[in-house]
Amino acid sequence: MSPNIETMLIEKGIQPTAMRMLVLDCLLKQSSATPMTELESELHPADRITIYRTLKTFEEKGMVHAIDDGSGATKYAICVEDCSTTGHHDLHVHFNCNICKQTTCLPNTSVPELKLPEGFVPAELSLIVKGVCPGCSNR
Amino acid sequence: MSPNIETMLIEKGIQPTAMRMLVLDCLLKQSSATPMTELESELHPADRITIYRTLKTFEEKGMVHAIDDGSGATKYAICVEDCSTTGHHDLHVHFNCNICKQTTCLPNTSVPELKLPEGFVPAELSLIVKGVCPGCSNR
DNA sequence: ATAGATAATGCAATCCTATTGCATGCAATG
DNA sequence: CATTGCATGCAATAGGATTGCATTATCTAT
Ligand SMILES: [Mn+2]
Ligand SMILES: [Mn+2]
Ligand SMILES: [Zn+2]
Ligand SMILES: [Zn+2]
Repeated sequence: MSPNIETMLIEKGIQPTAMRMLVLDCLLKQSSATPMTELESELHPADRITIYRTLKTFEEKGMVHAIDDGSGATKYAICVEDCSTTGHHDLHVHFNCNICKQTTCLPNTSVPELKLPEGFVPAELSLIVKGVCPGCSNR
Repeated sequence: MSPNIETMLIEKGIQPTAMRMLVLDCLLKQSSATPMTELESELHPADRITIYRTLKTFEEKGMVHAIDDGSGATKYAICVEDCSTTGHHDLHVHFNCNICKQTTCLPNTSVPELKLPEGFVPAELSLIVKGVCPGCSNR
């Protein structure tokens, strides 16, 4: 486990318990957004509920963001910018592959401006693109 | 009930049963995307599962589209264009009000072009804007 | 119109994810 | 070391989505 895992937690104001370090370490190793079930099996036999609450805490503290890609299970990914308990500032596009079902953060794909009809005041938005990912289109 | 309900169903290749006409009629009267629970209470004591399967059929046949606005319950809205069993062609922005929780189709809000990273092949997308709707911002 | 074939409906049961309650464990603080 | 507050485990629940199966309605071809 990377030695700075503990530091990362402390910097976000999260008490670095063993469980939390394990979850963070696991999340850092993922190449795509991760559902609870994945963490459960990777961290077996860690308690499911503890993982659940750890993710809630992480989200609250700006360590991860939750993604609802329509698969039915919420997925989580490490925040890339300076998110904190104040709010998340890393709103970006997410890509969900129809073949491998993986959901990838696209932090460099800017979300375009929208011209909403009169009266609609936007606050935040979620943009999920579905299609085929590089890994799946190359074979 | 509008007399052309039956025609609408037939045109989409859906057998116009009593139940389906009721569901379609109810959907047509809605001013925002409708969750199962809403249909259940409006059509009470109609069977929940039958409504569920009716919506599945409608979606399959291009009569309605399903919207996952993150509320936990899928919402449904009448398709505005010539959708069919071939596919849905009315991809548009959906607005979810943080106050009244209603989800509105914005068929006239065009979804801008996206520059995805190399290798990502887009097929469809879901764009949910959250904020305050006209009804809620006016008071 | 009638009989067989096909599709729709009702009700029960189940699968899954998300969420809460409560008792216990642990760790920082003074 | 005692106090106190947060973290953890396990049980239980909530709620939406989905399936199985027997019954009923509808359609199609005599
Ligand atoms: Mn992301
Ligand atoms: Mn819509
Ligand atoms: Zn893929
Ligand atoms: Zn509103």
